[in-house]
Order: sequence, then C-alpha cells, then structure tokens
Amino acid sequence: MGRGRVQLKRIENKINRQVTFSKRRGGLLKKAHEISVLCDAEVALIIFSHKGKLFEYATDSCMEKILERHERYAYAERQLVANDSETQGNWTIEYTRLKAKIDLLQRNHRHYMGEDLASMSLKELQSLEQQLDTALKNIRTRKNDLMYESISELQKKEKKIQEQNNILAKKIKDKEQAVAQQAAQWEQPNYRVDTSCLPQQQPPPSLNIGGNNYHQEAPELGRNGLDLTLEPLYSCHLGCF
Amino acid sequence: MGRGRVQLKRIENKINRQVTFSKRRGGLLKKAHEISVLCDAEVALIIFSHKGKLFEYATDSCMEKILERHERYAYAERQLVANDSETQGNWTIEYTRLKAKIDLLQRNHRHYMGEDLASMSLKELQSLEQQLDTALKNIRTRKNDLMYESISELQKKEKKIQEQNNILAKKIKDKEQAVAQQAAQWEQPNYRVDTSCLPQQQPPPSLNIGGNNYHQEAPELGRNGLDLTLEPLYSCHLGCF
DNA sequence: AACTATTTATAAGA
DNA sequence: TTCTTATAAATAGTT
Repeated sequence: MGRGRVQLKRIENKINRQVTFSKRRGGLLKKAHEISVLCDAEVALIIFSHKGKLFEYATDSCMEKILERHERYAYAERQLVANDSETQGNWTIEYTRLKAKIDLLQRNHRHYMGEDLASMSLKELQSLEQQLDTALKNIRTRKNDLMYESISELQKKEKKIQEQNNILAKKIKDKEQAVAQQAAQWEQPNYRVDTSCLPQQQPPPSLNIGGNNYHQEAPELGRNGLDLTLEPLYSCHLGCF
Repeated sequence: MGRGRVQLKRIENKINRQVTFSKRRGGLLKKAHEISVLCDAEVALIIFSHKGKLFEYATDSCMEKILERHERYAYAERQLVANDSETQGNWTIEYTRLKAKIDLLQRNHRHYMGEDLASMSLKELQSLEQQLDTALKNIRTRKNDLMYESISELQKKEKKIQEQNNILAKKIKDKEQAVAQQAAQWEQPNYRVDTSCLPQQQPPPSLNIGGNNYHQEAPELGRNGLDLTLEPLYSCHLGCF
C-alpha cells in the first residue's frame, strides 16, 4: 500500500523503520478495534517497539480479562514448563508475576462464585449463571421428588407394620387374659362356667387365620414390595447424577 | 476497503459478520506479522471470535514471553504504590506465600471449572455446562450418601419391626395351640396332664413383657428415631441446593 | 505532518 | 469457503 512494493524484511534504515512503525502501528490498532466492533470479537493487541515502548489495544479496554481468558486456553500446556524453569528467576519479577496471577485467579474465582458481576462481560457470565441455576433447579426437583416418594413409601410401610404389630400384641394380651381366666377356673373347680368358657375358645381359629394371613402377606409386601421400590430408585438416582 | 463505506458498528447479519471476521482476521494477523518483521517490534495478537474460538499471533511464536513482558510492564505502574511497603519483606517468604496462595486458588479454580477444561471459551456455554456437571457430582455424592443413610436406616427399622411381628405372630400361634389343648382336655376330663399343662402357662408373662417392651421401645425408635433422621436430611438437602 | 501514487485489504456478489 | 472485482483504506516515498 504505497509507492512501491514492500519486502517482508526488517527495514534497515532507522528513520524509515521508525516512521513505518508509527504508521503501521496506528493502522494495526485501528484494525484491531474495527474487527472487534464489527465482528463482536474480543481482541488484545500488544506491541513493543524496537526500543521497548509498549502500545496496546484491548476490546473494552480490558486487557487483563482477555489475557486471562487466553491463559485459560493455554493453561494446561504452560503449566508444565512454567514450574521448574522459573524458580531460579529474579525474585522480584517472580513476585510481581505471581501477584498479578493471584489477582487474576481471585477475580475469576469471584466470577464463578457469582460475585463481582460488574466486571463480567455482560452476557457471558450472566447467561452462564442462569444456566447453572436452571440446571441445579431441575436436578434438585427431580431428586427431591424421588426421595420424597421413597421415604414416604417406607414410612407408610412402617406404619402399616406397626399397626399390625399393635394388633397382634393386643391379641396376645387378650389371649393371656383368657388363659389366665381358664387357669383361675381350674384352680377353683367348683366355680365352673362351661358356656361362658367355650365361646371364649372360639376366637383362636380366627386369630390363627389372621396370623397366617399376616405371615403370608406382610413379608411378601414388606420385603419384596420394598425391594421393588428401592431398586429402581437407586438406579435412577445414579443415572441422574 | 471495498465496495461501500464501512460503518464502525457491529455487523448484525450473522453470515456477513462471520465472513468479515474471517477476512479481517487474516488481514490483521498478516499486518501484525508485517510490522513485527519490518519494524523489529514484538507483537502479540489475541483474537477471540464471537463464538469463542481463539486466533493468535506472536512474534517469534513466543506468546508467553510477550505476555510476561507485558505483565511486567503493566505491573510496573501498579507496583509504584504497593512497592515500598513490601520491599523490606523477605522475598523468599513472600514468594513462598504467594506460590501457596496460587496453588490454592488454582486448585479451587480448577474445581469450579470442573477440572482443567483448558478451553473454557470455545463454546462458553457448553464448557460451562460441563463445569456444572462436575460440580453437581459432588452434590450428588453428598445427597446419595444422605439418602442411602436414611433409607438403609428405614429398612433396618422395618426389618426389626418385621421380626418382632413374626415373633409375636408365632407366640400367638403357640398360645392358640396351648388353648386348644386345654379345650381338648376339658372335653375329655379323664385325660388330664396337670404337670404338662401348667408349665405351658408360664410363657405368657414373659410374652407380655416382650409385648410391652415393644410398645414402649419400637414406637419411640420407629417414630422419633425416624423423624430425627429425616428432619435434618431434608433441611440439609434444601440447604444444599 | 501532509500529500499522493500505489499497493493492499476487503465488501459484495457469484 | 473461495474466487472475483470494484472500491475503500492503508501506506511508502516524497515534500
């Protein structure tokens, strides 16, 4: 772009190089900004002049954020090298570096904790937070439903068995009274009431039937019914999470 | 540069934006490289597309070096204030402290990231969903543990009551048999066996104790014990989500 | 820093 | 995506 073709090689003339740098630098920064705006991209541009002067551009003027994002991208790879090669470096530089790193990590952490929302890229974390919330809600609802179901069923069963238990206990008591009465009658042979005693013997058969009824039914319902209830419950929970 | 002037504002048409991004991206990267070579500058260019894909250029392919240089550069200014108070401190200690802090933060961060997803950007939403998933795993484990605990406790209780039930039922049966036997003896007065009959009357009292024992204990354990187990369970679950 | 001849980049269309 | 082409932009060399 200009009079004469450009050779892609270092401009040896110092003045020319300086001028070209100045011009192109402006163009580059401008274009970086343009693509950022036009295409909704996040751009970070860092330029160190030959003399070491820094020029930079960052979308939304948030260089740190972009660099951090980039860091996350390349995190795994860098982690390997960064550890040993830098431990011998200049302590002050290291300190500075680590301090900056901490800042970034803490900021990030705050973001994931739902704090410091102001510094977040408008939509990004907001929609993410919503996502998290929604997902958690669904799971919570599902799990709680299942849990409620299973527990209330167990409670119902418990109650049922409990009641049966009570009934049986009561019948035993009745039985005992009856027996005690009989025993008393035996000990006083002159005090006999056949008609009142025999009818009292009748209940046992029906009681026995009730007992058998229970024995056949309760274990079936209590054991198998329970197992059937719990088996799918667990498999479902494990599947959900 | 092209047919028609360009307005510096986001291109709303998705296709156009994508195409423009692709083109300009190439141009930008090219120019970054050019200024780097021509003017002997050190350039780092990071571009995140709207979708989160990363494109980058760095002089000498050494992004890290440039970013570090930038960090140092940018930090130098920030450092002015904080410096004097810390220059007297022991750098080694400080370094160690910061390193530990970073480790902690990074560990934490990784947890919140659901591990080391590296490209938390690619499809921001998608990778965050993954993050959420992992976070949910912890919750699942916790919930499942509690659920298991509560359910197995209920099952234990159920079994216990069931057994008591069975015992009671059996005792009733014995009782009935004893009564039936007595009845038979009454109907055949000449066939008497006092010694074998009286000992059989002894169980009742102990049975009665067993029954009372049950009545006082089971409801307490079964009801309250259950409630105590479930109450914190729910509150905890509700608290967790 | 301005100017301007040219080269480049790229928007629009295919 | 890629190619083509008309044009807008960038910029090398000059003033």
